[in-house]
Amino acid sequence: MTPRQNRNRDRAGRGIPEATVARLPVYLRALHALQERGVATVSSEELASAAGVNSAKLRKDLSHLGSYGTRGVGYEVEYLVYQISRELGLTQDWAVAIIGVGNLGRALAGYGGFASRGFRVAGLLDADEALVGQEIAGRTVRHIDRLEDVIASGRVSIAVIATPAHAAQKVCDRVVAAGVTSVLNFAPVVLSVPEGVDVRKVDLSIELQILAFHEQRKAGGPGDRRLSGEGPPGPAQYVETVEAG
Amino acid sequence: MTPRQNRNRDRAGRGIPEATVARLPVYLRALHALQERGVATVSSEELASAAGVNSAKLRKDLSHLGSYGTRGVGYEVEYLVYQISRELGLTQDWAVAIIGVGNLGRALAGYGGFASRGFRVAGLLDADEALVGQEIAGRTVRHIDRLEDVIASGRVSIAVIATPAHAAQKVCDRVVAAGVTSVLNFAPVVLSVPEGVDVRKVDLSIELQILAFHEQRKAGGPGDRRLSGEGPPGPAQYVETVEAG
DNA sequence: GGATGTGAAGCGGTTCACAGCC
DNA sequence: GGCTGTGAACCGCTTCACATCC
Repeated sequence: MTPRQNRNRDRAGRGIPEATVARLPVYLRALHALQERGVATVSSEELASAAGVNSAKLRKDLSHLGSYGTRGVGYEVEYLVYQISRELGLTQDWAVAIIGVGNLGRALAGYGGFASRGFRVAGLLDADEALVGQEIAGRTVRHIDRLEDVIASGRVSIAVIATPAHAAQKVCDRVVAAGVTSVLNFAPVVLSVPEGVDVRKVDLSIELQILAFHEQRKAGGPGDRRLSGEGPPGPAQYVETVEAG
Repeated sequence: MTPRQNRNRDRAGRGIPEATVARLPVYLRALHALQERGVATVSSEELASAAGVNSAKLRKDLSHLGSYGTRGVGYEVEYLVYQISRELGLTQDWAVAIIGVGNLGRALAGYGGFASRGFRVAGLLDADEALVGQEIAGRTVRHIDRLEDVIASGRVSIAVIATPAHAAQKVCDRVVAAGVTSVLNFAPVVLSVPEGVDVRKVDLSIELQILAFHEQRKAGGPGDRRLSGEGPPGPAQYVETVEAG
């Protein structure tokens, strides 16, 4: 039975767990900081602490890339930087197009983290004629009509969507049709894309709502059990005992 | 032994899984869209599709809040909106302070998603004297010296850190000392906070790097196994079998 | 001795598949 | 008949604990 035997192929390539991939950039950043401080070697304990994870996780993560440490010693910072960079694909340049040059798009265009490590802003595009021609972070804003043109000539493979929500899906369809296979979406909508295209979402409002949930619990909201003894009025919560007692 | 018996208390309150909490805002947004279109009732299948998840997951998520659906029918949109809002703590107002009014802080201050649902910008702060006094998104920028003041008088419980990396930890320490227990961090650093304070991180550069990793695999990078036998050029996508087929 | 690398156990989350109810 | 709600199986990630190697 088990009709999804072939599911394993989903974790493609070398099979680095997605959770590990998501942490590699954090390790890389910590390593760069160590490098700047002139540190040549680092233990899993130290690096883990700098990255905000525990050392077992760090070691397991790194073990997926290969055996780049030395037992009894630690990891050579420079070597590890190179290996992680290579694994993440940062040893080559990636051309990025930013679509939507409102406040957010502008912030992105000026963000140092883009230019610094392997990412090149190959185009800023907007539908607003008033913005077209303006120079932002050293690049001239072009009209959205030229989207396909910019993607093709700039060999753009990553599109950053920073448009209003209502425009995002249309823009997404266009960049995908033009050959882009990775999208970073800042618009508060669920984008639908064909198989093979990766979308990552950054959503400020969602993050805030998650924080609000936890904050509410701390403060005695509907999910909070701390007050279950007494009987304040309001949205009469349905009580469920939790072992926390 | 097992010295982490009390770890269970970490998943506090009613015990809604963290993964579920992270999806509730997405459902909420989809429900609002349905509401605007005048839809009164929705099935798990429809709502799931609008939210970009599968229906089993959606049903299990909602079941953690209670039995708010009707078998054979679906969920009443308005009722579900209320229940999720209440669970997330959006039926009350949350005061937010934004620290750092560069491009990003400005984008955040002007972001509609803040004001719209339960979040009120109670303060914009910056260390740059040139910015202090300026009006942004209808609010006057105040000097960072007044941070504690603003937090106390505005009853701020959520701080958004949009400062340069080097300033973030110091700002974080100050907002925590002033009583803030939820932090949304946009600065590319790992913040350390005392027990009981929640930090969520939004990191553009990390998202891009994750995309680059996958992009590289598609294109035949070091993690790519597809070409190990032969060598066709081009972005010959790595095929992923999906049971739907 | 000391730190890495890794089987094995543990845990949370996802998916299946169907019982339960309208 | 149709759709929700949910136990059970499954899966991947985390953590432990220690064998392994410098």
